[in-house]
Amino acid sequence: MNVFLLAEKKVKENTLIMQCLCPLLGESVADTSTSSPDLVSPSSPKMSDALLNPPSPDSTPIQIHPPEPTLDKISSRLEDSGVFDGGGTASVIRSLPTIRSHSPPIRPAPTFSPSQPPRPHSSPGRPANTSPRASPVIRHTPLLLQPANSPPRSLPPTIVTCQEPTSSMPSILSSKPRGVIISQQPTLTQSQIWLKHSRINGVKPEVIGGSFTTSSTGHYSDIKPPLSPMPRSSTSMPVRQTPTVIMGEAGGEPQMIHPTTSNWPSSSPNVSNTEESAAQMLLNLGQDRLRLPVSRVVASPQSPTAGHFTNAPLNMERLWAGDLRQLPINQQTQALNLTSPTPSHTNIYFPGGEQHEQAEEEEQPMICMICEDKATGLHYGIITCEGCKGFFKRTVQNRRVYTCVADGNCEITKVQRNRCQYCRFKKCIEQGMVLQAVREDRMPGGRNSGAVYNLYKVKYKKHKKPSGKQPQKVMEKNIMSQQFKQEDQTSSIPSNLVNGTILKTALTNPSEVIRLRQRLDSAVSSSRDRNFSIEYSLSMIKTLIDCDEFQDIATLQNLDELLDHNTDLSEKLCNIGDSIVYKLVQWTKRLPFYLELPVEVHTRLLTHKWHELLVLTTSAYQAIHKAGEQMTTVIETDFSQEVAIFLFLYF
DNA sequence: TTAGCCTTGACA
DNA sequence: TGTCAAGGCTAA
Repeated sequence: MNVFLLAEKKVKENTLIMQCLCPLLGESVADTSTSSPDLVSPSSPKMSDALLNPPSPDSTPIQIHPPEPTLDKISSRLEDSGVFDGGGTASVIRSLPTIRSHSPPIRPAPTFSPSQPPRPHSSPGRPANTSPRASPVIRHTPLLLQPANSPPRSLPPTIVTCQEPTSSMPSILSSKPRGVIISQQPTLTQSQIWLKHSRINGVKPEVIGGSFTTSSTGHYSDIKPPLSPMPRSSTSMPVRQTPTVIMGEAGGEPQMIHPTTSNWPSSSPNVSNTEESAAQMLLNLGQDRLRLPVSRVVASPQSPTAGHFTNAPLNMERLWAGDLRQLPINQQTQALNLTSPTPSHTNIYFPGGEQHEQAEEEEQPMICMICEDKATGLHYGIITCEGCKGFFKRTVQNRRVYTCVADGNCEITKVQRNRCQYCRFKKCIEQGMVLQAVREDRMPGGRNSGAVYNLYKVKYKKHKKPSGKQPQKVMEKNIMSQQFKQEDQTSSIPSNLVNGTILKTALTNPSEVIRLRQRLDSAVSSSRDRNFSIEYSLSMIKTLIDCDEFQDIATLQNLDELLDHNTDLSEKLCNIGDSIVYKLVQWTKRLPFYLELPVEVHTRLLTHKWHELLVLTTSAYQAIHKAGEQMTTVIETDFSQEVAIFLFLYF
């Protein structure tokens, strides 16, 4: 049998399936066939749209109109049905006679080097409702400034748990000797009990993607290891140059946040809120580790009296480990040196909640955006008082970890700002204070340069006017605050352009790839991104191959049962569609850099690229398995040829 | 630990 | 040289 004949047969079968699925998923076969294989095509159909808004019956050759398979419905089916158990032996391409067994999806478990054991949880190991009058706990460590020649992440954070917001907290804290580990690492049994009540910085761990799983040693395997080493300063650095900053040039992988509010602008305007929410729901299906909640409520500077500014938790341990996803989007893209929407939350405000437009006519003292105390200027990106400035600096420099025993929404005012360090720092972050502005080398004086304030200075010059009156100066600061985070696109390659950045950019902002490449080429050749060893590269390739689990996507369990069952055809197709959706979700979660991928990438993979993923995976699967043993006995073609054949036939 | 004041140093 | 925003110092 000629391979082409066999392939054609498979394609016909697959096409039939696709024809059945496309109406369900809102796309015609013709659309799929004409779709470019370009994986970064922004114009691809959206699966979530298809799921939420099934096309009219006239839109496809096969007029099947399923009864609006909403996500809720899908979710419930996913949970209720036994279809999604990791794949089975029945194939979507039903002619496949044999299917090789596969190992379970491989996802590298977080590992910790001996020199960096997993840090204990920031919670002191008690239920959240423990007596609030218990003494605060200081765990860990010498608050040593990170040595210039050591990765900042190796510095263990200081974990400070505020048992109860109380004005006497500072004195209590000062009474505790530093470096004394008070709480004990729970045993496995204890931890199981403890985990039930545990909180990360005052919130349930599962809320922030931290479902705690314990290893046999009782260590928490959910703590994300450092993503990449931070650049190191020279040990013999008497020559002071441009100040290095903490978390900025070095600060780990640039990550995106879940942008849902105007104050946390989205970097992916092509993805609608509906799509995002739909994709987020898909990502959460059957998921045991949820990510940050989508919703955020950020205080508006226009409402300075609003003490409750957000409900989003902040995991400081992860933050110091380089997880910048918790930061406002502008800070993350800043680290990536990419453009970002103009932040809207850094407006300077004045007493009474007026913004600069209204304040021009009045000379009023600047008000701290954190506590509303009298501000002394622009500190770390926003207008703050000396107290909040110092507090932010100390927190970042010492990588302190706070915990709120309340709901993480403590009111931060001049009077109450010392009652909850966690909420104070959280507000600092949310109001736009820039971690990167805290200098790693502690060099005094001057002004920050580099990625943190490049554009800042540009905008400063651009908007500065001869008048030196206070309102005008304040307005200039406002302009700077609003716009300094837009990166100077002519700046040098970001030092944290580490492995995966280009891929992420390709998936999130394809137009940036060319520029990134140009900048990469023009960057200093010592870039560590190009110095991977062969062993490391092979290991990464193997990891990627292992996670692909073609069978998991290309096959469906109980397909025969689904099709033969005496149910409505649309229901059968819904079930098939559910299976595909679920398996694609599982695939994205198997990616070794899944946790590093911004949610936008997840969204795009599922909403824009689902059909390409499906077709490519199915093609590769058939090629690998040679469409059954019949093919293997007929003709010997190599893997690439067969993939090409199937791709050619599909596209 | 906080926060007010001081010193420092890049930049306009 | 003045401004500004860093870090440092230190009393509370």
